[in-house]
Amino acid sequence: MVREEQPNKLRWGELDDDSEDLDFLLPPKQVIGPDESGIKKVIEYKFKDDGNKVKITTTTGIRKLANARLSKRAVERRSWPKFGDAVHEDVGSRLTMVSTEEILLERPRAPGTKAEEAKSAGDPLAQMGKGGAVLMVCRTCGKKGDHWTSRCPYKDLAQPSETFVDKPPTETNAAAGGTKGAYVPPSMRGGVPERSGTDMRRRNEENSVRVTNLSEDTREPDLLELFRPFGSVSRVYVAIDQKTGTSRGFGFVNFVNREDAERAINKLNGYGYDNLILRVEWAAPRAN
DNA sequence: CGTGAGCGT
Repeated sequence: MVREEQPNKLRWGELDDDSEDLDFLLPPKQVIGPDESGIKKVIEYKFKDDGNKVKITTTTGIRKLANARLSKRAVERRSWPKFGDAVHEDVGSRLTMVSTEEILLERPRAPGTKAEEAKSAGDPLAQMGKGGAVLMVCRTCGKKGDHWTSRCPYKDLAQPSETFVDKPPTETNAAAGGTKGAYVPPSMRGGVPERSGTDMRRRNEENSVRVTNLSEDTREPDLLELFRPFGSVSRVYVAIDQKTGTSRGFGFVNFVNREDAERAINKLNGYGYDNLILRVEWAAPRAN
């Protein structure tokens, strides 16, 4: 209770000053190693606050990590010969080192077109005839490897091909085209008789969706690929700066069906594409 | 004043 009555007990204020004086009472410090793998062990003794002795074992070298858990594989790796910039390093002197070796990184891209586009350097039409396994099927005339649907020369004339098989199922065509699994053109969906001249099912510049915050190298084929799954796309456009030839970072996608556009907006607004978060919304009517 | 905002050949 009363500190003065306990000879070994130190007052906190005395610790620093007196601890040296008492060290001779402790067993000598032992140093073991370093062994062949660079591990060094130091065993020393100290007084705790309450005057009791404690044994302190300090392991240094790589085993510091090993104490957590060093797998057998990791131990094995330590015996591998140094390579690269590390060949001149002393064995065991360092576990890791900074290399100045250049490593080319590829920016993350959405699967598909971007990589293809990079290969053919631009125009996706240039891909045809190059023997690549490019899956480009026009939804209007069914021609393969010829053009995109939005560029179909017959797009305002012909009925969409019935041989088309790559159409992803949507609620609309799944409901309407259950028989034979045949493709159902947008204008025939829902079994509703055509209301000619009315919005909704006319191929025009309506149902226009604005896409902003596009990365600089996003091109129209990329936009098409991105929006295509939601329904028939009648047009894609990416604004290009005429002076620099670079993308201005926004574009437009027109859908044949308003409800497809709406689904695209709901799904793609806020979607991460290339390194950016897309903004997708209804476009204001174009100024003429 | 600023221009780090942006709705299309």
